[in-house]
Amino acid sequence: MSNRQDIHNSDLPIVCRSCEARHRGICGSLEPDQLLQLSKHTTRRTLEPGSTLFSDASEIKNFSNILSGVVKLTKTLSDGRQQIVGLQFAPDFIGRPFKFESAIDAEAATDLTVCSFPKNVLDKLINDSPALEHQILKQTLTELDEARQWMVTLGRKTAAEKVASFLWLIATHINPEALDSNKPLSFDLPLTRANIADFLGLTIETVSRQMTKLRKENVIAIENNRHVTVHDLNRLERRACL
Amino acid sequence: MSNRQDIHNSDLPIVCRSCEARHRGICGSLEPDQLLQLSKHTTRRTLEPGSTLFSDASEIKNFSNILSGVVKLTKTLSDGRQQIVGLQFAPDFIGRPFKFESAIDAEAATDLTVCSFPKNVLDKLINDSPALEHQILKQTLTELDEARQWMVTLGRKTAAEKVASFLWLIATHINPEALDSNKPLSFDLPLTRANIADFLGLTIETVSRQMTKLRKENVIAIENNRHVTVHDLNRLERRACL
DNA sequence: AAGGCACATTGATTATGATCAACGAAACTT
DNA sequence: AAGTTTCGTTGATCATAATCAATGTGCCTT
Repeated sequence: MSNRQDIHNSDLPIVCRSCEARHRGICGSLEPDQLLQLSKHTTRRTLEPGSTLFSDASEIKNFSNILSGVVKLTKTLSDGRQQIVGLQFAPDFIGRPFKFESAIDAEAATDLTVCSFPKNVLDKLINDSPALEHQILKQTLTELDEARQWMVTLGRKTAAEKVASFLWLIATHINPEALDSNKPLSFDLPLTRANIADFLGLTIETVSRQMTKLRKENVIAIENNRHVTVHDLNRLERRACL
Repeated sequence: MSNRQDIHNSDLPIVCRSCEARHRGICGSLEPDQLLQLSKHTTRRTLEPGSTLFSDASEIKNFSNILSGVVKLTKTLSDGRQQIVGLQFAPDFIGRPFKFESAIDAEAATDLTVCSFPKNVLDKLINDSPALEHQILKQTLTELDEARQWMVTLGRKTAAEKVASFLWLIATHINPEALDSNKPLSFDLPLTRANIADFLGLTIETVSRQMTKLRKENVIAIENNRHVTVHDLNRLERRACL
């Protein structure tokens, strides 16, 4: 991975100049000319919560980088039971290289800004650029680590621990730069109670009861259902049994 | 991915000539001279059930290819609760590139044969060989797909569906070439009841009861606790709610 | 052959979280 | 302002799987 600090902004496509994905996302592995080539096919889009990026059992036409907001990846059984199998945050790459069809649904969980490009353009770029493929492999390995961590939560934790684990995950991912301090941490939940239930393998009612319990025990405060303040992240972490 | 059918066996290191990993595993992406270089550092080992390949929170010194047998990947909470987060079969690659420490335990579930090599040798080879990195990316993406599929099982399926899902997974993975026909399928379970419970997020007792139920309903037969015959794979698949 | 151990099964009871149901609050529509 | 819809909370009851306990089976060791 070479250092790109020295590349002057004027060498870069305008849309890329201040883009997060170029700093921490996959575009950071591209040379200016490759970035230019890709940028010719990109579209910056904003999506409403609930909008679909791609669906289970259908062709993936576009890949995307998340610029802001949260994407949920879900799987649905034939009888309607749902499980959220991943949450992705900026500047994550969204897509499934080397497969024609998706096996999951990818949907905006919040207001979302993405930079999208046709699958075939990226596929070609991957062939030309080992650095890009390296970057995608790194993200994929991280996602695999996270998926396995979540399997422990799903298989072996109690409802109380699951809800604490979820809040801890959001607290540490939604606004990473606000972290590190010992100050109280405040954020909006990117998911409805129904979504949280689908992420944790619980029902809405159980999620609600456990949130109430954490609130009454003063681990968190909740305003307007969505806005959460974590008074002590370490205390929450202990509840999550990480 | 180039075709290697035309490479004469005599060009290959002796240990690699009849190796599964060279056909379907990551070694298939290596040129003969790279294979030779790697083979100088490889050791073929056989391991007993329970032997450790690498452990959580410790340095990974060796990567391996599975030649025969099953490896289980587990995570353990501080209070001892365990979750199996993956099963790997021949000719899978076992390791975690680009990270110094492991976040999981990798352990032989059955008698195991592996081809092991030092991490740094492979790390170097990855740098020189985009084809190798491509192959590893492909396996990693497949593992991620499988992990997400299993998250649905852990989060949303009943105990009966979980046990059926497990049996279906083993039936279709342990001996892939025996598949495709409509004939009854027979195999030895690679896991004890305790392991199966840790894979499914259940207790030993619940696993046992559900196995008994499947046996009494004639979906499977069980001999000596470990040997299972699946009379009708489609019927099992329906029970698994895939 | 007797004893010990690991692994699995089966039964009785309990607890956790699901289900069913009612209600509350906020944001729409009209 | 009244009605509707969506989202969340709370309570009562039920069901599934966990826990506790006893027993069975095969395989060691001695």
